[in-house]
Amino acid sequence: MRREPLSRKEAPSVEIGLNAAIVSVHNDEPVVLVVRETADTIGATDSLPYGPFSPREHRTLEGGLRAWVHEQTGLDFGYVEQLYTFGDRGRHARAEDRDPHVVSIGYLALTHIEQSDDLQRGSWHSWYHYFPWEDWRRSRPEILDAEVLPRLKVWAEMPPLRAAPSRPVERSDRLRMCFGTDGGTWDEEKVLDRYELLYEAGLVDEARRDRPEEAVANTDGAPLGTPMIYDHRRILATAISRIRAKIKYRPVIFELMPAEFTLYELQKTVEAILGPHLHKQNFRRLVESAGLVEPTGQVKTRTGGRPAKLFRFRREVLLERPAPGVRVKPGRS
Amino acid sequence: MRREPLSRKEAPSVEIGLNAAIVSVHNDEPVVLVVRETADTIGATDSLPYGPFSPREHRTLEGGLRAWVHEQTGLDFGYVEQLYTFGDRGRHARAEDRDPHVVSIGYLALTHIEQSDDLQRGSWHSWYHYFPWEDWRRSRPEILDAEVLPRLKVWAEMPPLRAAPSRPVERSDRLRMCFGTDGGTWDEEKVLDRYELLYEAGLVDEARRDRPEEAVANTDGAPLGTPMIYDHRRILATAISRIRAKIKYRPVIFELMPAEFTLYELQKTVEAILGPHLHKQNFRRLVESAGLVEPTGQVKTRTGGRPAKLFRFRREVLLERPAPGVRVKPGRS
DNA sequence: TTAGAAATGCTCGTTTTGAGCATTTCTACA
DNA sequence: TGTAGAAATGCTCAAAACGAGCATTTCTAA
Repeated sequence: MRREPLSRKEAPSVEIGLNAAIVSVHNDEPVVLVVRETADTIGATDSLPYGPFSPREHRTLEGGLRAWVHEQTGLDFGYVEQLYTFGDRGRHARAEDRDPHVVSIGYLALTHIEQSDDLQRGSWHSWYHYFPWEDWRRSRPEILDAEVLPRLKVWAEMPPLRAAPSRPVERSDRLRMCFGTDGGTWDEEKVLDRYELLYEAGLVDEARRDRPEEAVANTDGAPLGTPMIYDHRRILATAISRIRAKIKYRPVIFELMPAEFTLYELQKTVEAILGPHLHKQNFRRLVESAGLVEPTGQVKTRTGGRPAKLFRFRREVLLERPAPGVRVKPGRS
Repeated sequence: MRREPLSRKEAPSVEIGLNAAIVSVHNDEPVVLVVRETADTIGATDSLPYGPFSPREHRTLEGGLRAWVHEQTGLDFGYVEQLYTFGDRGRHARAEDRDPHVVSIGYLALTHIEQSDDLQRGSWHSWYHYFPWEDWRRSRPEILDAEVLPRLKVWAEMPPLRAAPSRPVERSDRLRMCFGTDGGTWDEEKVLDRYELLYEAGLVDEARRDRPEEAVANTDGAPLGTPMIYDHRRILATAISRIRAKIKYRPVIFELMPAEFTLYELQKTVEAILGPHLHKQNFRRLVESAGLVEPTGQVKTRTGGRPAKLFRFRREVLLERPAPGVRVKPGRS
């Protein structure tokens, strides 16, 4: 085989962007670390911490990410995992869309913040600013029936712009799958799928920015949610999907907790991530019988009622069980 | 904010390699598509189909991957998903380890092959050639107690070469977590973790190739499994981990099946992927009650016994359930 | 004809899960 | 100094899911 696939002359110049969705929970609110940029073509100013990967300076991708985040916000985080590498041309809108092409690698980082913690730059925003249709904390979000679904239904009725041989799934079926219309169920993990559908339907600002030439449907009415620069909102959607899935089979929720906590505080944190639908007594049974926590012997008073026992994460559970996590069932009311 | 993170002058030159672990099941054997290269420094010749991403030619990363695979093997596959982007310097050993640095994106593709299908180039190899310690089809693989574990235990006793402040987990704990020693359980999904541990312990050829300068432990004895060029064996390990996890909550197993099949054929395919430990009647109950399949009305004779009803995949299940898959419990005997 | 091999149908005890009632023990305030 | 209210915690119970195995049906091959 005489192939030389990585040879010098064929090698095209590509830039790699490292992007971090840094998630925390603050006063039972899921938040993400956002920095402000100069506005892009649609006026989006919010961005995730990011920067280019430079193999000269960074030994690993993750090392580069940590360096950029530290430089831009002063934050050092602990837990991090890679999410996805996005490479479609056109989804990384730059004023000048020329080579080199930018490929962006998204990461999810989790951290616990105290009231007193201070950032050099950047600020924590509720992730529901960017995805208001995901906010089921009080009840079914109003924007869903008032805005999102009516406009998506209009889109679903329209014939596809391009004939799509590789996508045999009907628009209405995708709508049902993502948003649980027509008796489907709302799956809290499908954050990315929903965002992608809204993007395709032209209902988020980023779609109008990336495809100004196309007659994007549904341009009437305000775009949904707060936009971000480049493909950062897509990366955030990926991050939310990932963490919502992952806390069910890995004990990552404890990355968001202080060293000691009550079971109700733990539950509130899980609910901040997943949406609130947990039965208190069953949640307690779940985490205790799974061996995820152990009592410290201390109690916390001033809870508004009977004092609560304090617990800590039991690290040994990692050795005992193949997939320890808060095994809440997906998609319940 | 005056930052210009993706500006021209900072932008380092990076190559992106696209790599495909193309998996199928052939005669109840899990196989991967392998092409032969000229030998690298350790004599490894096996490689996954791969090639560089060229934004000039490929509109998307996935498109580039399909183009390279087609060019190198003649194969066009259907289902594909991105696995991970690997970027550590030194794990992509080239004779000349200079800039530009290579970042490799691994993909998992699934395809069904018939006896008659022919490849232009490349061939299907059992994935157990590369990971003999994962082969639990007959019984616990002999190589585990004869080779792998004894040598890993020697490694676990040794003090770490570098002080590892960021890794508080003991070597013996990691061994137990990955290989289920000392009463731990064997988790069939931890293929990548096991490979990484063996790499770190210097028991696979790739480790000796990438770190020849380091006094790699356990250099006595043959290296374990068949090596691959670059980091391709790591990508394959990631692929196996991913598919073993994924068939439990997504109906991807049907990507490996013909249009019509018997339930036992389906079970055999699942067992080829996961390892054989399924109760036949319960498996049937599982897939039928989950609505994953529907009878075609036909039967298949010449099964060696009573004729078996033929089934097909019920696509509608995607609309009905949030996480349809062969929900087999992980880690059983 | 009959043994052997699968496919299929069904049962049954155990575990897990969803839901709710009841009791304990704080704080705040009349 | 009671007492209402709010949580925390303990416990029960029925339904659903799960693991295991027995029994029956219906082919093929000798």
